[in-house]
Amino acid sequence: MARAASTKGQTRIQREKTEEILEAALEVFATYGFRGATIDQIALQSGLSKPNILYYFDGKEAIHAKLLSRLLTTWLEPLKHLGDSDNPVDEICAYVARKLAMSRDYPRESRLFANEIIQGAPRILAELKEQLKTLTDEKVALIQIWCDAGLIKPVDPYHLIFSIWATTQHYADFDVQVCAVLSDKADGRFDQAAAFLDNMYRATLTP
Amino acid sequence: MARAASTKGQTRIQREKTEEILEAALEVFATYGFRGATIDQIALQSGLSKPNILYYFDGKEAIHAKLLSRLLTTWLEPLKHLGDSDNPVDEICAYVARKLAMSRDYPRESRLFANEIIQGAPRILAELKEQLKTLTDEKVALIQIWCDAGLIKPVDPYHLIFSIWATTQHYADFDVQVCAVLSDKADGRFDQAAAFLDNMYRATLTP
DNA sequence: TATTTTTCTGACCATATGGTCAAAACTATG
DNA sequence: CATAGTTTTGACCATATGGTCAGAAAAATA
Repeated sequence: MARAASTKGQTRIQREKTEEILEAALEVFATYGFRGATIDQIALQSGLSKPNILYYFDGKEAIHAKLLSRLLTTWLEPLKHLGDSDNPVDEICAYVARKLAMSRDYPRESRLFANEIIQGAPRILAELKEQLKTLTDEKVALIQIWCDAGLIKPVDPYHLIFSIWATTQHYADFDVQVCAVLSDKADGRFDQAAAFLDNMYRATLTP
Repeated sequence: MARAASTKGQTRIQREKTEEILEAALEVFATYGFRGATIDQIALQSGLSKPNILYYFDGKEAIHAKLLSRLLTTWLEPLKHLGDSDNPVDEICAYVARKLAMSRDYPRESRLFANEIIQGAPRILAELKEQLKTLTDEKVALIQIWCDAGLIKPVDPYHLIFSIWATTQHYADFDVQVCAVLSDKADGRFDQAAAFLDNMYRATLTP
């Protein structure tokens, strides 16, 4: 265990430094992936020395694990808010908008997650199979009810959700590609995307 | 330059070993990303010794570069085939189907590409801005013509293409997540996805 | 078969990297 | 301000990794 953790109550300095390290680590892990990132880079990014970082965390793995476990909660938040509604189409489109806003506002978190998943989710698979699956199954059941009631057109709820994840996260994870293609037109990309996706999901779902 | 390259005409052994190395490297790079992959892993995977690999390639960077440059061509192929048609909706849906099939049949290539892009495309950005942008602009113009002619519903062609890339590649890049969520229902995921996407793009595009 | 050319390898090197530790510097508190 | 507790660091270690090289083994060629 990291030496700082031996202190019972977290001191002010512990809270602050821990945050600074995680902030720097997010930047580095999101950019280079787990194996590509080095503690030295995190040290440089945070302005702390390497031994000092290891005073607060047990190692590279521990920093990454902490980031991931925090992230999953944040990441599932938009989906949690998908609730019952008189107008399921609006409800789903609102979810799309929330998810796209997360790609815009938290691209590093999205890339951290994407790096992990693409490489086989070696450090988060168990949590995916529990938390993510449970929540998704729950929302799939809700969407199915909407389908059966004729409130939305019949669709496969799982693949509807996958497509929402894919299209929204694309704007964070593949941002360089989007910008390379749009070049000078890249400025309004998130607004354009919001309009396009809203349009697409309304067309797909409106009975 | 790798010593093997000093030979003018490629020998049979050079062709064979080069292929074996690239095949192994694809596996390793796709799984661990550029920095996460090691020459030792590629050596193990290919059954060749490390110095022997470096006899055929100038280094890790060179192997990766070779894979990427080959890949881009293959990757753009489905989009190249998007041509004029009496029925643009069918034409675009056929493109979606081709792209999804590539995710099914060449997941490693998709992940290699995804790893590169997510980490900022440091080794392929120039080519994206040329080849990918040029081809995309061309197809965007075509789609715009279809829009203007009223053959498909009005959509932003760029974001239509982005959404196709996102939704289809998702099934390669995020396969572990898809499987984690679908669990026992994961078997038919590509067929289900094909049906869902065909349905979604028809709804989005059919006037 | 003898010779040349190509292919392959063990041993090695330099650097990068994750991590440790004793002691110095700093902070809070009696 | 003296002391106890905490934070921080320079120096260091072990291992991993990209890469080299002289020469052995194998293949092609004369």
